[in-house]
Amino acid sequence: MTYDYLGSLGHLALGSRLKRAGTLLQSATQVWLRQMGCDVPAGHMPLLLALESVEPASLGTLVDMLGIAQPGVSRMAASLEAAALISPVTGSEDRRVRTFVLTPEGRRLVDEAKRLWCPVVQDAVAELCADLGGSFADQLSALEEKLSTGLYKEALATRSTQRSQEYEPA
Amino acid sequence: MTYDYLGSLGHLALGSRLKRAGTLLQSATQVWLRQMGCDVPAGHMPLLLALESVEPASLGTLVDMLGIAQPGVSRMAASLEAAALISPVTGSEDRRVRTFVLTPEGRRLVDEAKRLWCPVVQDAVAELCADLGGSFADQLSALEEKLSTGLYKEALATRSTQRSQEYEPA
DNA sequence: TTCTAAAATATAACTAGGTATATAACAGGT
DNA sequence: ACCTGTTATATACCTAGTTATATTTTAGAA
Repeated sequence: MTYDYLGSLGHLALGSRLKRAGTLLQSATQVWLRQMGCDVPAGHMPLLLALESVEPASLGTLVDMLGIAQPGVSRMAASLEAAALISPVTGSEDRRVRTFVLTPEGRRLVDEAKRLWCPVVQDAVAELCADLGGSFADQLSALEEKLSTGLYKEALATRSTQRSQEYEPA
Repeated sequence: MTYDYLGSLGHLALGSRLKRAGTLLQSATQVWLRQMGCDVPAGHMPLLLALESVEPASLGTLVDMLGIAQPGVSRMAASLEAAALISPVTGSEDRRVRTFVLTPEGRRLVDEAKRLWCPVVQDAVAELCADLGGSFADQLSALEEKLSTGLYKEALATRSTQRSQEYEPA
């Protein structure tokens, strides 16, 4: 990137930039994790960590905790089940819900992650965000909160009605 | 999201959260744009805006300006060409490069975007980021810079060698 | 009791990006 | 004049998310 045109657009391309930054961060973490001998996708670790803290837990519970859309969590769970890191608990009273626990291997992996990998990633990302001025993670939280409450949609709508008086609408 | 577990992981899941926030922002913008009568994907607007500011421009130039990986730009260009918003210029001296200009419709769309849509999105996103404390966009720029220079990879590597002395490696 | 609405999950199809690789054209040395 | 390496673009396939919809099961009401 010789000249950051996307950056020069200011807030206009923020979505695209957030996404790109996120992807870069994830994939760098992924590469490193694999080097460390972990063949689980980095994006699946949060599910394992979440499950460990509340198991046994239904898929719906995990969806709530992770804030990822349900089909995404469904697929992640299927993939982790295929990898024998989590397993469904049978014999619940409501046969719609699928409840999971960690398998022994899953627990071993989580332990290893918590001991060896998480602290490293935590530190490295913290350093990455350190002198950005203010806590980037906090700002991101605030941003996510606003996005999830529909505040941005309102802002767009308000502005477009205002402007449609100045100019004719498309 | 009843309880933001992903957020509680701190910097650990930052990549995933950036991505999610970016996606939300983009899709909200997209929905609004369509309501305004624009059927071009929001993510393609930066290419059109970039092209307008430097046309005629090769695909490589656009790749540099947008900071998106070359195959992504290649696809975007193909799609915009199919929509007759940009068109390749023939008869260059180097037959490897594909040089594009805006078509009349493309120019009309860019004009409309600059007049009606960009200011609205700009304002709305700026408001969204307003009281996050410090300029979020600036912080994102700094983050992207660090990511692109491989600083994060180094940080991971450094920490993992340190820790492999404390614990045994995986 | 049976019909209907709601809930939990799964599946399909899409999106916007990515990496790895193939292809085509050029440039330089022998 | 021709290999050889390099550059510009295209293509194939992957990823992690999305929305929309289908399926199964439950719960409640007539």
